[in-house]
Amino acid sequence: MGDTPGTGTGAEPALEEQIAAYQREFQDLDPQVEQIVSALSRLNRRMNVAYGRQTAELGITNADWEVLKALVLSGAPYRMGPSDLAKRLGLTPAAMTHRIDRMVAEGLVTRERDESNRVRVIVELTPAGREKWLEAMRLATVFEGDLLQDLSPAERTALGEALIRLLRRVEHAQPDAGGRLSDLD
Amino acid sequence: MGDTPGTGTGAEPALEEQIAAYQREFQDLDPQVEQIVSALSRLNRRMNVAYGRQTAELGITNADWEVLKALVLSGAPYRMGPSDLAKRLGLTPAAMTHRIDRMVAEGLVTRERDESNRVRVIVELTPAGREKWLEAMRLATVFEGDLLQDLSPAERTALGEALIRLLRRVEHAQPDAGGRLSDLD
DNA sequence: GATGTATTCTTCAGCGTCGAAATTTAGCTT
DNA sequence: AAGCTAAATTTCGACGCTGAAGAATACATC
Repeated sequence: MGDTPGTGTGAEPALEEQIAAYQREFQDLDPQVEQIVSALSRLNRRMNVAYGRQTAELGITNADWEVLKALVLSGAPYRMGPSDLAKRLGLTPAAMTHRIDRMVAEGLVTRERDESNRVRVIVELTPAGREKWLEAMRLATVFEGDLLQDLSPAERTALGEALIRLLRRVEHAQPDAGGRLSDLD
Repeated sequence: MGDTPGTGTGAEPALEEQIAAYQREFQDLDPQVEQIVSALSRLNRRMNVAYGRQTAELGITNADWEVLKALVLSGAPYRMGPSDLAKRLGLTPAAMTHRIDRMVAEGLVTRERDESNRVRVIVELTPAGREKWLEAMRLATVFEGDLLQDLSPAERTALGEALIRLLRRVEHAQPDAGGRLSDLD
């Protein structure tokens, strides 16, 4: 009945067990590196689950939330073309068409042709869409504050610093290459 | 023609710009918290792109790689049932059926019925599958070492420590609740 | 001003995933 | 041993995304 944590084939092993397994199966492994990488991945995953729950509470999907974010962060008057949105979110214009369809139906955005250039379409945030984003941000900031609660100001600074250094390194090493990037921050 | 980084609606703004946009649109925001969270998300995304390129080089998909990882980390004799694999990878048994179909066709795993309990199916890593995993690990560890290259041993320790602390916090706050977890480390 | 090319968006077919129903086998009860 | 319940896997229908083809508009060149 009880979970046998040591040998259980079920859900997720503790991080330490997993690293031990890596070392067992792959000799030239720096456990410290693996610890950092695995923790990063796992942490991100858990955070996405948490965000997903929060957006669900608000009656929207994570996909909706991403579009709202992109529009809000673009600044007033909160307008973008579908293909700009697609680039920003890391998906194809085809997918954006459908997302926008749905979000128009939900009243989060409007879609209209650009009269000055009728090939273009303008997606604009509605007040209701903006309000949804604000609600989501309120939930998210509470969660994020809670997440970092155990870290002192000095530790937060050090963590932010270290992450930015890693980010620079990976961005330097990857000259974009047109790869799809999925999610946004 | 040139990217106008300040106002460009294109791909991704620099992290600092994005945080400035957040502060502009949402007053009660701790920029330090947002920096950490955004850097985490962005870093993870870039890393996944990098892993995707590496697996593509080896002629497999990231989905294949995840299954190989789960099997290898389960330890010799590298066998698991489809539903255990599904739990471990955070997807439904239905999806596992199709993944296994593909991977059997690629020669990475075998599928056979368990003779002692004929409801069960046993998915077993082939030597070729194990070799693929090793190749992927070799590429991954090079990349990961490179990623952390700028951090001193003390900084690495501090980073790992901090990440684990965050992880504990988020795991404590989320009593699982059956949420699908997608990717693994 | 007509034609050709580029740009933007939408439509279409294919694939992977999910949720639920169906199928097969095991174990228990009477 | 016949039937009931539970467990593991596969099948089926729906949805979102991708890549490629199609449609509509703008811009340049002749």
